[in-house]
Amino acid sequence: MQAVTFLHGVSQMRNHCSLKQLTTHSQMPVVLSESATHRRKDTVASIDDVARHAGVSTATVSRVLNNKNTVSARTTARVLQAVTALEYVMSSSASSLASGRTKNIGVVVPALSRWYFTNVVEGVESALIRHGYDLTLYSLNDGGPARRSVFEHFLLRQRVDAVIAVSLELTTDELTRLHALNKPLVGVGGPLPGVRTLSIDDVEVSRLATQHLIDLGHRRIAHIGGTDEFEADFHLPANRREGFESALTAAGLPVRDEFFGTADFTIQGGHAAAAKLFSEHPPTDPDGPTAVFVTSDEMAIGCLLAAREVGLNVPDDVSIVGIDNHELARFFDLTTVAQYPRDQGRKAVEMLMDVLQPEQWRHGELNTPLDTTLIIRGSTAPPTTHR
Amino acid sequence: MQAVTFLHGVSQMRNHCSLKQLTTHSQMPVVLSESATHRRKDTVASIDDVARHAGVSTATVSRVLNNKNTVSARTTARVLQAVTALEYVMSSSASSLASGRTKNIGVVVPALSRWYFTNVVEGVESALIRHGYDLTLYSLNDGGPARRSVFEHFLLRQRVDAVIAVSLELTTDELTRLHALNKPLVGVGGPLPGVRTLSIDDVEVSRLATQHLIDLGHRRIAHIGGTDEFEADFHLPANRREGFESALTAAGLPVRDEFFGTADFTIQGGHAAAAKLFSEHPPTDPDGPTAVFVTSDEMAIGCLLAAREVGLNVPDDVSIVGIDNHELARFFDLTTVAQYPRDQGRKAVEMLMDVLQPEQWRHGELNTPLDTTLIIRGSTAPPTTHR
DNA sequence: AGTGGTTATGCAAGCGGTTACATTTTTACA
DNA sequence: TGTAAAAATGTAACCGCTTGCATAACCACT
Repeated sequence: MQAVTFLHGVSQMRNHCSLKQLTTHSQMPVVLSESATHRRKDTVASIDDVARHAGVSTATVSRVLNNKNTVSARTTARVLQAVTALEYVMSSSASSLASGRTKNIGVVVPALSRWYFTNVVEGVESALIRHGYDLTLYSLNDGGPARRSVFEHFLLRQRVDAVIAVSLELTTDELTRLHALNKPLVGVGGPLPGVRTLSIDDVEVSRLATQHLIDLGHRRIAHIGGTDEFEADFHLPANRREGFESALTAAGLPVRDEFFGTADFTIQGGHAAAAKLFSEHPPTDPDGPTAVFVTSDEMAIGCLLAAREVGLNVPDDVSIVGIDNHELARFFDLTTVAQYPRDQGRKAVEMLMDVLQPEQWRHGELNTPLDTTLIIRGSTAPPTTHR
Repeated sequence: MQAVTFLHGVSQMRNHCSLKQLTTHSQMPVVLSESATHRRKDTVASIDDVARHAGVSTATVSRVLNNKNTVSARTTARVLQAVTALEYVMSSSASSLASGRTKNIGVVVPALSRWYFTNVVEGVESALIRHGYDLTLYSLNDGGPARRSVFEHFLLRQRVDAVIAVSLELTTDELTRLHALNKPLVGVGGPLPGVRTLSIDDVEVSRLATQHLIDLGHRRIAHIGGTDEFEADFHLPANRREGFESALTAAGLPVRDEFFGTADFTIQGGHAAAAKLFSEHPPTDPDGPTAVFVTSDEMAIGCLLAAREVGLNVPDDVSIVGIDNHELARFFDLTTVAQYPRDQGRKAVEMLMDVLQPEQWRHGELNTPLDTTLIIRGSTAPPTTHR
């Protein structure tokens, strides 16, 4: 009660509150949890309260709340009115315990701070909330102990109805456990053996990007690929390299190892790899690369900056193509093969919903390929002829 | 193929309908019903199984599992051994229902894709998992309907023990609800009236950055501030501007409105704002700005790129200072005031633990100021004297 | 009105833990 | 060795909801 009063009082000064003012109030005994112990009496309304208020049984209330359309319109209305009147909200733990459904999805990512992961998670989050599900996030930042503990402890606590694994190569053991617990699993970003997944065709994407350079007339093309910093992103770097090389080979071009570098998917990393490449094999050399296919936009941007630094003109001296269509790709006028991680997240959720809501069952492919689009911007052009 | 099997979410024996459903799908390539039926025999162990196996009561098992140190060493050992033997994992819903604690924290962010938020969440996540808590993520990407639904529906479903709000200005109503439900709340990134918060002192940080420029001898300093794209990031832009202006004023320098621009915290935004500034007031003009204080590193990088584009040399023609110490700041050799969002997330969790585990109660300040550090790199230097 | 088939609702047994309180076992000490 | 206090364990009443099954109400048609 007091606290509410206090909050009202504060709300008045909300607009001109400053640090100073707050510290003045720091003695105020406003501690939410303190009242926790006292407050046992006026707990939140339970389903019984609603039932009583509406003059029906709890079973009926439950049915209304779960949209079992087996309740008459009149009763439904009365129940809903009671719900509103009492500001009733269901206890999800009670509901989960009784029904075995948690309405909660576990999302496991190798890290949060990489563009791709962030965007997938955003897509997943918004789709889940639309479906009435919550998202419990597990970020395996270090790959080691955290990962173990996630799988050994958390996912198994019956906290989630299903799992979405982003760019993660699960071990057989981990798969087995999930399987044993009957948790559906959807993977995003790379096929996982025996698991429903959603992924772009990395080989094809690379081929596309490389082919674009070949089509422009490039004959000496370098590649900056990815490293697997998270021990998670399995075959991605390899697949992309494969696509690159197969495009070269198909065009009758040699694969030259000295034109290959790797980096960690960051701008800095791309910069370093490109700097090395350009210093060892300057594009201005008669035999130097006239184009670089970089396996992510961020690295491509680093590459672009490195090029600028050594006085290379993009695309005149060297063409650069990336993958992702990162927000910055447009800014840097970078040609790229777009993928749409937000959509991927969304689709993963739809896939899961198909599984979790059997009525709407739809037997899909094990692996669903995803859209990609070549977006041609100003960082690629035919090689200059005067060389 | 096995994978298909376990995609069928028949989590409980009683869920007959699902089973039936499954068998009707005869086109399914897998002998699903059999394996599923078999497996259902060994339904996950419950606390009773453990109790029986260990020859104790469920109460004792529960006590062991919850570290109530009231169980003898020998019994504890026996119980733990039974837990291992049966691969027992507690049902969190049952536990929550009975105890009223969910071991789950709700984290609300305006979006995931901005550096600051991402890092705070990472910090929170890793700290929570260390404390045995899960993190349920709510991303208010659009600020509108999603936000409403989060507060109206999800947070209230007794799904979380507490809430961490990142850079979010909650309404009085939202605060009241949380309070009514007795959910402790910690805010990160800006003081919130009447709420425990963790934030850097934006005014001071700005003053520091600006003062650095003044100390270097700059007299005409521009400022690129932030816009409040998420309708969430309350007073941050204003506070930073205030710090900027107060530093100027304290140094006896005029505040010039034409030297002020805003952007949306992105590189692109910073670039656009800087391009405009530099075209209207070229640093090479006798009366142009010799330095720019930019309110985030990403924007500062945009500013730096804009400067390069118009042929300005940084720092000779124009000094640039940012805030954050973003990973790229180092790469671009950007002077900045560092803040540590990962740590901020971690600290928010510690704060929450203090509240949630009363025995360790420690009555702290309402708002805890956070560390910042001026990191001087190559993007700032004394103004060139020849002007 | 009687009858069989729907449709709507209620009953009550769980779901799997937690914990106040009761009871038994140990420990400490005269 | 006896006994009170402390420590360890057991008993059982919840926690708040879901759902199979039973029952009641309704609805055409004979």
